[in-house]
Amino acid sequence: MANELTSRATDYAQWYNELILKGGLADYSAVRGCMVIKPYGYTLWENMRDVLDKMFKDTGHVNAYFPLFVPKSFLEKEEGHAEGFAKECAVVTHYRLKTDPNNKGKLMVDPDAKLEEELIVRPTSEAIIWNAYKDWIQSYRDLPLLINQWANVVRWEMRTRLFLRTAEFLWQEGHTAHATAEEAIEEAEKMLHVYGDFVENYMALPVIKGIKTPNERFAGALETYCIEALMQDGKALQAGTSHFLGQNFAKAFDVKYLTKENKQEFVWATSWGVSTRLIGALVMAHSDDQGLVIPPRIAPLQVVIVPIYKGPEQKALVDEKVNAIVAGLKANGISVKYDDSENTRPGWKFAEYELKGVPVRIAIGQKDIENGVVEVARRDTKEKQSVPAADLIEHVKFLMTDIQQNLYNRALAYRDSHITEVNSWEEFKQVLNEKGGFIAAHWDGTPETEDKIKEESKATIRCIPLNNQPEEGVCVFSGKPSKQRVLFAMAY
RNA sequence: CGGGACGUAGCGCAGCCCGGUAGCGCGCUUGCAUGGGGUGCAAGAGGUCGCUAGUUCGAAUCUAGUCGUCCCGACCA
Repeated sequence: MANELTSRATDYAQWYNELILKGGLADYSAVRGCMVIKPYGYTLWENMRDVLDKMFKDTGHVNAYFPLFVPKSFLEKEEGHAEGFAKECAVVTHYRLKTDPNNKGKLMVDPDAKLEEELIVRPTSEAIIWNAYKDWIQSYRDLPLLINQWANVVRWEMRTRLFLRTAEFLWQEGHTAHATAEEAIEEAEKMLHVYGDFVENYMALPVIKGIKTPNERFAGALETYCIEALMQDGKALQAGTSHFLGQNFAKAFDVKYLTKENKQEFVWATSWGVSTRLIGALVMAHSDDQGLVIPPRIAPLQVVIVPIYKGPEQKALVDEKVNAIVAGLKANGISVKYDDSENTRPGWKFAEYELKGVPVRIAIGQKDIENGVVEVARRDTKEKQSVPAADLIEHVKFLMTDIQQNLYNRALAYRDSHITEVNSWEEFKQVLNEKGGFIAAHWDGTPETEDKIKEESKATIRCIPLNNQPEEGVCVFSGKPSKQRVLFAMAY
């Protein structure tokens, strides 16, 4: 057993890391906190990106690209924004190296090449984008401006974790400008629903849509909407955010437009983003002790075929059958790999593709050909069954939707059984420590109480759900009156 | 930024206490057999022991320093 995995029960964090590394999604790099996304992981990201990109375009957005560097003075302009990101910025101070005269063969920063103004490697692009929008927006006719960017950003995190929090990560950031507050709010909510649809329908991961408390808001936002998902260890993970930025950035960058009535008004803004962190969510939500489990709709590889044979004659026979299957699956838009490599045997391949989370595995050998069947194994339940060769394509098509649905149902059942209503502080701490998951509890609405709860329990308010029902009650911590329950959890 | 580990072959590790020509497993190469759940046998290739300085006839091993990475916490997508 070359690839024995740590089980979830033994060490959840280590299990997660091993899955990423051994499953071939990513690797540590030579740069602290930065990872190499390997082809298998990058294909997964491409699949996710392609779906999202289409969803953005279907809702009227277009893509553009803005600079990697943000002049320091731009970042300063929106105060809350600057404060939020200042502590984790990579800063470019020089533009040239030279050979070190005192240390042969070594390079040094050329002190004569100091930049007049430091450039910040973007931690997010509001500043550089709003500086551009200033010139793009003159009239109400220029609005709304609906732009998305696919990019990398850098946040110099103190502690990093593969996919969940890396110093550099890939994401998309939408930045829109609107004539009215109502329209901007509508946009922020619309994109939250796009994210929710994507995560639920493609990643098979149920989410709770809600708004953040002021404490947890994005730096510079008036309202932050979020989707929250629950991982198998009972911790919550923020899977995406959408912000109503008010006129903060318009005022900071002096972006005004003329109304029909010929009056100058500041524009209203939103921004929204999801990142490669979603891959971390995917891994933690569905995978098991045998390896990754990837939903068919975004899987880098949907079907793998393993031949079983003795000698070249049988191989030729199997090849012939497999080639027809491969053509049939491809014709139906299903990605498939025929792994007839000689260097590993069938058993090894079975284990390997389970580790990589390929949704469906087909094995075909002499016995199957004689019986007119193929062996089909599904990754989610690990069930194996013999399927008549004639029905194979239809059966695989069925499995693609059935596995997708099963993964969603499984995650939903887990999530729903881990939302616990509590009515006292004792109960709160007990559920948090013994069961985990979301805790629905009354909160008095003050940041002070929120902070104290966090201090004492390490739980944070993940969100105030959008579909919340009003309910009279008293805060579990302070005993003060409350009008609704909010969701607490330990979070990534 | 606090705490804890670790840097020796592509990967995982032993050797270090007690200094004396660098080893094991996996992987890799070649061949033969094998092939329905991580294959067996045989022969090979592969390492400035993180870096620097010191002690010593001699350092992977002792001393000092330094760099880096990972894990756990606080902060964050």
